[in-house]
Amino acid sequence: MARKEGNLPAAMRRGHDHARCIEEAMTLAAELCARRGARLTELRRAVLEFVWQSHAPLGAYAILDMLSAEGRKPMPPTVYRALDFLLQQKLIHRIASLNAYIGCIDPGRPHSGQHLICRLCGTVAEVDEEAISGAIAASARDLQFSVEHQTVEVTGICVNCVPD
Amino acid sequence: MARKEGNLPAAMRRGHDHARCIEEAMTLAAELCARRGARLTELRRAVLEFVWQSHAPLGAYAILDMLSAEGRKPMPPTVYRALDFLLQQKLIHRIASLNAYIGCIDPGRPHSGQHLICRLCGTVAEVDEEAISGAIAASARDLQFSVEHQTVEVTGICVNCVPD
DNA sequence: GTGATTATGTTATATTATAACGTACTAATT
DNA sequence: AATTAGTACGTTATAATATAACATAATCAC
Repeated sequence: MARKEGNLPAAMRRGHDHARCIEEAMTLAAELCARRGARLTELRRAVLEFVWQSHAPLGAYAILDMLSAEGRKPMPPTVYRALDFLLQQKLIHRIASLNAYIGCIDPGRPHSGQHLICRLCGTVAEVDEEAISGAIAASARDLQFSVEHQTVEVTGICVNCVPD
Repeated sequence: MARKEGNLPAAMRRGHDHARCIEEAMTLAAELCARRGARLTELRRAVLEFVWQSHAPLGAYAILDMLSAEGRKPMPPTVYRALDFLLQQKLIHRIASLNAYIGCIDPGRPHSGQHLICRLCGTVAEVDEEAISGAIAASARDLQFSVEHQTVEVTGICVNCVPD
């Protein structure tokens, strides 16, 4: 049976209330940073908010341009430092195959992050399937390989971009 | 029970006969290209052979330098075109998290390529676990996502680099 | 051998990312 | 509120990775 649209990740639900995605992400980020004693400065907040503007990942230089349009005129290191902070706090993920950054949908819980990337609309949906991470962990264990980080990036066509 | 060293992928067997890895890879590449009517030119052969010099992935500019040391003085597009050819023929994989390229251990059979990357020695071992690719396929199916390519890159420490 | 196709050469530049060093802000303590 | 230690940000320069666009050369099909 096909999964109902309501059960799809927000990224793949066309009409979802994205303002709410952003708001929840920002609130959660503020809480987590406060709890951790990490400083979510204005710059970092602004970068995180830009990253959350859509469910398509954003490149560092796109963020730079957005900040410039806002009046700040930061140079690349400024943006990369903000991104590094957000990565450390696990508030965003880097999509290696796109050299771009996307908001983490569940920054409170430790997880490896598996991403489905639509080649047509650019949307990236994050999932966290124990079946995937478990299979990777099992395979690594078998090879006596000590895992520190898993990158899973799946490219294809999302449900909104395939013809019915 | 721990897997015997003999069952590890060649990349992670310290004393393995790497000359044989190279030779087999080159022979197989020649066969596959011949069968497909693809032209494995001298340049492409040279690039593939450099990529196979070790089980650590090689960056495009490292390849460029190696070709230069050989007497050719190619420019970046030349190298990237050779890499593109080898990628198309599935003779190599690109490791997105390293911006580097590595020989495919089984170019004859279609597969997605899962890579274990040792952070210390740089060795990359390719595995092909149906449990992993199957779990990814199942998760995607559940989201009505049509998969075209899977990237699985696992970073950590390999058996040769952990203290006993 | 001629023309079509494919591969490579060449120049220039785009894109992504970091090193190194200086200044300013913040927080904790006097 | 001044001192100071630590953190964040500004600035300049450059490194590293990758591609666009067009010219020439090699190869293939006929």
